[in-house]
Amino acid sequence: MVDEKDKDQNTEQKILEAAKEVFLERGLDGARMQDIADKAGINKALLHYYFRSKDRLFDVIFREAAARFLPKLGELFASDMPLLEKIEKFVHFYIDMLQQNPHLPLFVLNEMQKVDGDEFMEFIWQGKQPALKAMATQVEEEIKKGTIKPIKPFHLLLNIVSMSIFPFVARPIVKLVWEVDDPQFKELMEERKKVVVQFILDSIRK
Amino acid sequence: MVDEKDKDQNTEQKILEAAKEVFLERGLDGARMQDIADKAGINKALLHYYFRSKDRLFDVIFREAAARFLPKLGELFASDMPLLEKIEKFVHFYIDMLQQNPHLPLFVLNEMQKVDGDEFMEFIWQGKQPALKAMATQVEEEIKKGTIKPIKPFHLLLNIVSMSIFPFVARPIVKLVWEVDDPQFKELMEERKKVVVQFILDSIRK
DNA sequence: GTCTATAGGAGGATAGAC
DNA sequence: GTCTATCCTCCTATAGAC
Repeated sequence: MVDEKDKDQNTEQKILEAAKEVFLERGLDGARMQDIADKAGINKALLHYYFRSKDRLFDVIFREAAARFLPKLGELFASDMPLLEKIEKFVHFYIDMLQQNPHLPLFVLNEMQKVDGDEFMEFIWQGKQPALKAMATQVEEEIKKGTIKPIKPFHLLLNIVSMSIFPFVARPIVKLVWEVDDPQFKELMEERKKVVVQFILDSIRK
Repeated sequence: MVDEKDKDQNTEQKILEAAKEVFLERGLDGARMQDIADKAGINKALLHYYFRSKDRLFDVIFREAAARFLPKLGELFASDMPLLEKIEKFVHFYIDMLQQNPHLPLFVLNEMQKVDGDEFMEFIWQGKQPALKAMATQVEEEIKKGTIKPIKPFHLLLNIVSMSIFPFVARPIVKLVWEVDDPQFKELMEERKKVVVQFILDSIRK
């Protein structure tokens, strides 16, 4: 009884890990159930036994990925930390996370584009909306206080996000254009944690 | 004779335009030859008559897209324009281009990831390598002259590219998170041309 | 050059034994 | 729960008439 349950969870877990790898690398359309089965060390039939269909399995993976991509920023945004410190935390958090999940952003952005108006993504986001507004307000207050230069919160935050995430999305081109290999790329991204924060601060501080 | 040739080119052109739309929206794996045929107003067999296979047709589209995505920046980079002016030109050029080709970056980045080490992309890039080095040197010279703050050319250029391109890659999420529709999004991107340039200048100028 | 009809194969899904 | 064998649909590609 206990054995069966353990075995069950192990198999399910193996499938999920394999599916995650394959879907994140190849996308929904490019992924093959056979590849997932091979990587999990089982056969196709078992995939359907556990998850009924490719679409259902994909849904599980996508939702987990989407949640990871829009993570628990609520607390960070809404906290009473100084703005500049929030920015630093944000950049460090994202670059660290993407170093460990390099395929995540392209996967999520790509699959989102196809569905266009994903109800689950909206659900994921809902709870965070107020925190973002709070952060935007904080930016405007700092501007009023005169501690930072005027800039629409939209553009400031989009700049921060862009500089943190885009290099991972464009990884193949960055590697080609700057003639770097994987270890060098990783090192450069590590550097960016400080460089990007400094770049932002230099830009907005008076 | 002339009629036949015109007709021929028209059909080929119609196919290319249809294929471009479908491939850019759905990717290689997601695209259906039937959809391309429908959009071109012809039938599947003609697609193969003109382009022999799906892969060949895709290649034509991808190469055109890749060339557009890494456009004629050689002249800009290598010109004797002041650095700050080059940056301005670059940002304006990219945002303008992406306003008209919204699917381009995600398509190229996505398909590049799958092949990993695309020989054609390398070919496309080759000619531009020297111009990039020239631009990097220019950055270093400005730093030595003391006109801008120290920053590795890699990070400065990656920041510029990131802020220009990422919003288009992340369009669905940006729209969701900031609750904007398509016309508002377009307007915000128009704003960004000035905002991003200003943001960069504020950051690097002493 | 353009069409209809169909071959051929890949891949998701199910049946049924163990 | 897990496997093998098989079904069936979808889609690329080709044959052949016009």
